[in-house]
Amino acid sequence: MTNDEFTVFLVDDDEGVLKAIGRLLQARGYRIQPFTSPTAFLASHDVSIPGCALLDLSMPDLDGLALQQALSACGSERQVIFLTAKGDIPTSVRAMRAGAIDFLTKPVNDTDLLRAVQEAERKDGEIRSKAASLNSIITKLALLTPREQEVMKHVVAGRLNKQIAGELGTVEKTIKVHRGRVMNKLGVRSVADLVRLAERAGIAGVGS
Amino acid sequence: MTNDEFTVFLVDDDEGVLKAIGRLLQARGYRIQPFTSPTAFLASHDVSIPGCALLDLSMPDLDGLALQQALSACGSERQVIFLTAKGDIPTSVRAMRAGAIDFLTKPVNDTDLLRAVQEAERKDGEIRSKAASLNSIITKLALLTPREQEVMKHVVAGRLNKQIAGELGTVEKTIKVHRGRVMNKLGVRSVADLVRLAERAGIAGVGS
DNA sequence: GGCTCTGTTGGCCCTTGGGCCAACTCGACA
DNA sequence: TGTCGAGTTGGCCCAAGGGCCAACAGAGCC
Repeated sequence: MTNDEFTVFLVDDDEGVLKAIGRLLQARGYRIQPFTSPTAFLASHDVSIPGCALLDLSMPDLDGLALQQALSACGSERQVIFLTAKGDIPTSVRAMRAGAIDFLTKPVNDTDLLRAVQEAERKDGEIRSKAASLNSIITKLALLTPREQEVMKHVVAGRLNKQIAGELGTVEKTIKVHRGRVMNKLGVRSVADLVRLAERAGIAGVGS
Repeated sequence: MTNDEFTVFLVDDDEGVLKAIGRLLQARGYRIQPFTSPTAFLASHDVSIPGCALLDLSMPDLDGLALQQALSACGSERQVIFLTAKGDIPTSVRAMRAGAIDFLTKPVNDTDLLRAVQEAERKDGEIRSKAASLNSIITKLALLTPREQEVMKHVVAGRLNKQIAGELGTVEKTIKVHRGRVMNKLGVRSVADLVRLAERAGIAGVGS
């Protein structure tokens, strides 16, 4: 599996639609995973696979909007494109507000469908790249011992070693050592870099 | 004019609609500015007034979508709600993708309309508060002399005074003075605070 | 010609940061 | 029981940050 592969999860209870759309997308180099059942899709869903979901709106068991909600409820940021024969405006508005990439009507124009999938691919890539960068930071932060993390928060808050020592009930020298280790382990050479790293990781520092 | 006033800019070529919706919103405490012409609205539009635009989709001269684009094109972040008698799904999707709060169909349900206006009010407040906080930072940054701003960028980038001096063709002592003045003028007491302030202002620091 | 703002520099002195080496305690683990 | 990681502390020394006072140059303004 190469990095630039992108899978479209096709969910539609009409097998004819699955085949037709599947062929179209495969011809353009996309991988396809077809599902006739929304629950089967949800059950086997792997968020780590780059891709998007192309959902029929009206399906047995779970309709498209509910499936979209179920996806985001389980922490997935899977991009969703809707495809429907009998949608209405309020439904399309709800779908778009819930973050759908597009809301297409059957019979669908190939151009529109491909544009939507391309947009989903772009957004998915963006999200994954942000997640990857955040993840590499979190990984490095996990290398710090609890005490080092504590010291780091104070440093990021702009405290002097002496102040940190007072608040943590120890002496300046100890803080210096922890501080040095934090800088080494995180691979930063200035407090400025440390602060930026902490900001990206969403670390608030220590209040007043 | 108190701070908590919120104006709904009503744009519809049907005066009956303007009156009816105007009464409804005024009864809920909203200020109203009605326009029968989209171009008149655009021409007199004041982005500094907290509020949202409630636009008819099909109007002479300029239709709703074009008006929405014209607003964002002229740098306005005015929140837009659409109201239409003859919309379709593709149009609603375009409107929502362009950032509309809602896309309502006539005859409109009072509850839906009020909910959309409330959401617009929330979002407008959020945007204005962010803009205000950014603005106060920009104002403080404008107090710095050009040289001080230059030194600040290097400090934020994590450079040592000695390095900055080398790159700016001066001596360490001079940098110390500028640096001290930067900290004073911006009212921060640590490099960490300075870096956070710069990040919020979108200042990148100085490349390698 | 004075005056102010900006940018510059020097000296002096103290605080803070931080590297290197060494040492100790304590709990976990084999 | 010996070892290891984590946390701690000390001494020594040097580099870097930064406040205070003083001074000077050039541009722009009244």
